[in-house]
Amino acid sequence: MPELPEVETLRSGLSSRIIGKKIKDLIVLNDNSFLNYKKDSKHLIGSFINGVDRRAKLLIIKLSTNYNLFVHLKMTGQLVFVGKKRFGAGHPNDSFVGRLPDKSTRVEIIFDDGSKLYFNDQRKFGWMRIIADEDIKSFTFLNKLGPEPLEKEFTFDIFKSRIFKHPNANIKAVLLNQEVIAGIGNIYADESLWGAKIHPSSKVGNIAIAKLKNLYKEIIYILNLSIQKGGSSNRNYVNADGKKGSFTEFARVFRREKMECPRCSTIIIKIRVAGRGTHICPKCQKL
DNA sequence: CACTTGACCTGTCCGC
DNA sequence: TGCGGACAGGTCAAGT
Repeated sequence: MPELPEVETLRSGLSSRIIGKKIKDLIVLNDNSFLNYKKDSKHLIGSFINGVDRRAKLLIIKLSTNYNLFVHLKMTGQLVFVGKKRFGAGHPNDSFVGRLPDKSTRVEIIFDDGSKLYFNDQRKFGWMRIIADEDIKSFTFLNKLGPEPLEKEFTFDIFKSRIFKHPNANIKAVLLNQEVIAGIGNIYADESLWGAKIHPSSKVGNIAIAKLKNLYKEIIYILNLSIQKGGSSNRNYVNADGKKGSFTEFARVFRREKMECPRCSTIIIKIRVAGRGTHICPKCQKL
């Protein structure tokens, strides 16, 4: 699902629902969805949830045992909390509109009050694993990540110097590279490039500084806007309540091929850049 | 080394 | 309606 705004929405939703709860049991329905769980589940079962953090697109659930549950949702992962009280599908007081587990459920975490956290993942790319506090700093995935774009330390100078390390790559590939900036994915790459009027295939070294400045501003603007809207609503993404966000209604190019550019009314087209489906206005975004 | 492409999986959609 | 192929919000390994 999930890029930075979706994972952030999920993080805040989970925070208010699971912090303080005690984990009673673990059911793993697909072995590869929870790495080393047979060895590590003892650090999970019986522990309390102390906090829910995020780094890039990775969720870090802090346990009272000095261990952490790492969750990466990749393309289709969902974490859905279902409270102990059920009112029936569609009831406004029911947290989840569907019935779980379903055939995409890979892991169930059961709390001692009877509530549950379901890890659903249609394509099985996502993963959960337990990492000890002292091993976090040597965890390769975290080590390599670039800066968080919504932190105030992320200045334009930092942005510029980091992307200029890849002068011959196209700008979209660089935005998607988590080692350069953390958290941007296919939706927000397309949206921010449209906002800055930059063609996604532009070589980084060929882009005017004024346009890069606009891109920097667009990235921050669009990520904040999406968080405000509760993330996107495409395909598999749902929040901690199993509900969709509304950002995609505000998207200006993403999945809007054959529709009009909101800026100049030219028909938006879909191309392929960096191996990904890419949406552009051919008039606003020229090479 | 810098950069690009393919593989990982399951499900859905589109054209014939 | 059935079938084949392309494609889906990410990341890593293998390729050029």
